[in-house]
Amino acid sequence: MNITIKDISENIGVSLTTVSRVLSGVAEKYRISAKTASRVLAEAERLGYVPNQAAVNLRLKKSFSIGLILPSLANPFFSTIASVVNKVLQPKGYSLLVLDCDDDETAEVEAVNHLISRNIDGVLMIPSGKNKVHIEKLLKLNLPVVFVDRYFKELPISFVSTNHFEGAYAMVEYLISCGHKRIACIQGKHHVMSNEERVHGYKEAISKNKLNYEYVGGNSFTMEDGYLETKLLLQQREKPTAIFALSDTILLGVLKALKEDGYDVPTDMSVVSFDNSIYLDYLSCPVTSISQPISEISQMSIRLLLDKVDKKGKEDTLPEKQEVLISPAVIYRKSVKEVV
Amino acid sequence: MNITIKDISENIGVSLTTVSRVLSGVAEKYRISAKTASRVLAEAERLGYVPNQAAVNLRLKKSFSIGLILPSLANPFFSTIASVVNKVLQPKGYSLLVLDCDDDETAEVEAVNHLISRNIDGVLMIPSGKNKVHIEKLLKLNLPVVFVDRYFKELPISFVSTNHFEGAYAMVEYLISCGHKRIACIQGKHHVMSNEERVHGYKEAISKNKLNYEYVGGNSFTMEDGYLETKLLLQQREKPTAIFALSDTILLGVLKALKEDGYDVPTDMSVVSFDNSIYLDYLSCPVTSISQPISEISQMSIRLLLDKVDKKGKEDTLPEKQEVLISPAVIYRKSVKEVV
DNA sequence: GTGAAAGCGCTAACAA
DNA sequence: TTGTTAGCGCTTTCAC
Repeated sequence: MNITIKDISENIGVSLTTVSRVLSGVAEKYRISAKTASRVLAEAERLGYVPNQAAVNLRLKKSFSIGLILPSLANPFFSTIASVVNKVLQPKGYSLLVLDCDDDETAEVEAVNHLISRNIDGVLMIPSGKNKVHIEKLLKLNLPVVFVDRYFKELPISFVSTNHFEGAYAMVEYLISCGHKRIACIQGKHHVMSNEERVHGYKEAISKNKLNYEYVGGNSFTMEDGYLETKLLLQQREKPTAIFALSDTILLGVLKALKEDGYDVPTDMSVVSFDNSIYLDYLSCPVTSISQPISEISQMSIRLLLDKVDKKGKEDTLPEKQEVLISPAVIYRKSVKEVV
Repeated sequence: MNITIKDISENIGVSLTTVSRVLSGVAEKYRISAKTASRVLAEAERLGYVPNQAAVNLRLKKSFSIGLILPSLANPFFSTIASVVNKVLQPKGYSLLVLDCDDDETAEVEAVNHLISRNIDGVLMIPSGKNKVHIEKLLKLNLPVVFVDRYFKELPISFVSTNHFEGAYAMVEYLISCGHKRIACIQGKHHVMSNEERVHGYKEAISKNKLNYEYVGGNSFTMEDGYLETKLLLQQREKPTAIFALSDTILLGVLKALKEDGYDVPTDMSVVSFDNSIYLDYLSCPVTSISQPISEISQMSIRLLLDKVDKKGKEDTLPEKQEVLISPAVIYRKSVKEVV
């Protein structure tokens, strides 16, 4: 039914080997006559031959596919990573298997098993939690792995990420420089590394500046959670003068709650966020935010991974661990009021 | 290096066949003794056995993977589709191969070839243009294909989509009912089916209502294009009273240009859009927009596709073509002024 | 109840 | 310069 090299070889009367060699571009190397080569090529073209990757995969133990494990494709931040990665991979003939874990560690373990069974050549990963036995399994199988955006410092796995701590720290310092003394923080999912780092940055800045107000609420990178937590926050006796949403999804929820309760931004409440989504400029009050160099991060990580994949088995240089931490920038807009 | 059924069979002294049968869950059928079965299972567990899909694929001519060809993962609208599709596929053990064509027809042809060589079981597709020879190639190979969001009415391929024409028509009717007589439209990429339908809906509503102003600009679903086209539009002698952006990406550009040129929405210019992105509610002026039932569309399409995949070869009922067109809804906000 | 052996499509070591 | 053949890991027909 499907065309195979056997069909080609029978049709023009040369061996399977010859066909295979011509089609995989090593005709020169075996000094196959130009005539034979062109006959093979012509017949392949005529029949519409497409190589069967499963067979190649089985034989070569190489699948020309990369797995991408991420917390949620529905989140524009992660889908942008997928987009960039895909754009690097496609021209090289690699497939991208995307696995969406929905921020769930169990799903992540399954994703890893799934990828192993698919003979994946390498894994790009944005881990969803603190669990790492499944990641160690990948390591044991000698599979190249690179972390993006989130990572485990203690594992011998390269990573490329924004410096989440630094970003949050810088943002809080800025708020303080504007005179704010009561700054609340609405976080995403606990135990997620990027979230912890950001919260850590927030707390560090608070304590370094000897402020005595500290408030951290929330447990999910969603608009719903941002909304609920803000409602809760606004019922506290001692209210903040500024709210730091640790993602733009959370931010939208914060803004919704603020609007409902009649708070104007920035007059009644200053608001800042992490992610710098494209639409922040157009909000009723343009929101100051931390910009992550997402495209650069994605490109670096996939290049790093492909590098490891290519090198695998070849040179005997140990696969050194690379640690790339990129400093994010604060993008100043109009959502912070000077407090006196 | 990797564990195979051979390892298991040798370790416990049963045949490959038996191991295979137990592991693929047909032990009952062959009346394999419970003892043997449990020994196999135990050893597989102990060794951390993971089946090699390439081998299964080669043998069964089934890859348990589905291809998704889309115009751009960076566009939240399409990445949401990918997310939903992925969520249906993952629990069934299917892989999702995502191919981002960057709205380019050549890339789309390559994507199709790529998928064929991967022995894909079915293809979900959001076509980027008018070209369909590569799609006919899929048909010739008897591969199940389903279109989402965009489609070719003339091909014998099922589709699930928003009724783009109807959506645009309804929106323009609404604008007219508010008294607008000069309505401009900024479109996305020409020759893209969804875009053409929307433009068609716009024009139809204009002509049915005997308005004599008609303006269609733009050629890309991007913020940049929306911006440029609006700048251009605002230089025309006869200006519109309302602008219809055919996507939310375009909308952001429109808003940027409007703001720069000192137009207030809706006082100086009414604005509406297609897509109903989550952030529209929070813009300085919340924008009235067409809401596409994206999650439903995605779910229906992948279910339809899996159905075809499962049925393939089995029943001899011809694979009937399903045409699902879902009516979108206008979500009314505050960006349209009543004109008298 | 269990097993031997063929074969899916491809590559590469070895032969000629 | 080209061909023969073994084998990648798995399922399945046929045999016992």
